[in-house]
Amino acid sequence: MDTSGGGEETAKKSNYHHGHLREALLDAAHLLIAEHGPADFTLAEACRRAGVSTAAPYRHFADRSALIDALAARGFTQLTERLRTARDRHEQGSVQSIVAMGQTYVAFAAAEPALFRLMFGRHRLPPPTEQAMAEGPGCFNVLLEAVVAWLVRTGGTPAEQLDIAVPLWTIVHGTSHLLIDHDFDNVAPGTDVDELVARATEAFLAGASAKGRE
Amino acid sequence: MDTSGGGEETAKKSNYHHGHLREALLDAAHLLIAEHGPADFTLAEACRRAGVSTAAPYRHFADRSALIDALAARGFTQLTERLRTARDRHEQGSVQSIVAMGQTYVAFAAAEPALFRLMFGRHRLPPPTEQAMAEGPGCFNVLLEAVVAWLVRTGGTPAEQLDIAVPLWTIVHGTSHLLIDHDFDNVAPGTDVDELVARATEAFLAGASAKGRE
DNA sequence: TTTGCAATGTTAGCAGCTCTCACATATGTT
DNA sequence: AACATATGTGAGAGCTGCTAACATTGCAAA
Repeated sequence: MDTSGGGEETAKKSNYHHGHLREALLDAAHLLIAEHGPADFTLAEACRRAGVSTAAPYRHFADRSALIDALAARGFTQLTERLRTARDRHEQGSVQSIVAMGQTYVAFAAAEPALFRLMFGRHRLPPPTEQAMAEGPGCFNVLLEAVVAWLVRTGGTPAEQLDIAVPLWTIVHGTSHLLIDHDFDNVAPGTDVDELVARATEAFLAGASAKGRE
Repeated sequence: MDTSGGGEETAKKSNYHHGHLREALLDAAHLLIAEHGPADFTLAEACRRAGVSTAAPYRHFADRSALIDALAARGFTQLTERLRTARDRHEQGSVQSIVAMGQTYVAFAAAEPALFRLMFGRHRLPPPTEQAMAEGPGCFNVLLEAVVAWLVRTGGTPAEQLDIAVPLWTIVHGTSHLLIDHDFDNVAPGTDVDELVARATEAFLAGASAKGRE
């Protein structure tokens, strides 16, 4: 145990510089927001958990909301990934693949309600969320591709993709919000959201393709 | 102009007691939330606008979030009212009356986005929002009645009311959130939400009644 | 290796917020 | 007229986000 033989040397050399503070802060913030909701999340508490002073975050983020934006961006890449794998588990262009995406969307919101609200609830016009702006559409494109595949399969034209995809999005997005805000509880307590998404999606697609053929 | 002849006596007698502070605070809070969003709404600023000290609100509300709850309750009674008149402008049980309710729902969210988020975004389990809990279902019941009327008209049974009403709710609720959070902007910029609601509602109802008859 | 710079952390402190407590003032009831 | 109650004020504790000046470390050129 001479000067070079400290046991825990590899992990922490000085303890003054954290090393992975940016990621550590994001992780701490993620936990805190999951626990207490995004509104009363506190930057100071995240600092405490990361073991640094309350001034440290400003070396990595412009301000509190910049950290939150970064968190939202992480969420979008995660959601996009899950949507893609859910879709690709079923036959291309099938109703099932579209239903699976919707159920995955809602499941993500249910698992990470605070993160979900963060991602879609930025509602700040001046800065259109920079990175989240780049990620958001990527998320929607996964749905668009599936809808186009369904259209060519059922005799529609790719030009209708938005007419189909947007309503589908409203269904799963609305379901997600109503679920995580516990708005079903007072009105339709035992709601099975997977079944809800499946029925609503199937009914809408059936009605939409019937109208196209009439 | 003796002791009893002060000109503005009727309006303000002493200026120490406000008189309508509770309502004045709610109005000020409503304005502030509409301007700055619900998250960074400040009780202190509302006090400044109402012309009272920052300790005054605590004579009328337990704390900051109690004031917000009261605001949400006001919103629910307002929304319920509008839904009812929208519905009753069309023939009972008609698809049009249901579409009109959906459009009114979205229009309310568009006109009062912050209030809308408040009403449905309380997501606080411990106190189920007391008064808002009593108002929320009232709001949904207006839709339920219209759905039952539509069901008996199209050969369905009232037992299916939730299977129809809940998906319809998700459509308009999702549309509202996506609209006020500007999530359409990156993906489907010029979206006409009235048309969106009409198409989605009609397609879903067509698909749902077709499935019932098959 | 040494020296110097850029990156990253700390302490101290300002301004603002929520909420409490003791005190002041108005209202209305007996 | 006098008291009880409702409603307002002022001062202050304890928190927060954020800034500024200073400290420490890692890296790269001399």
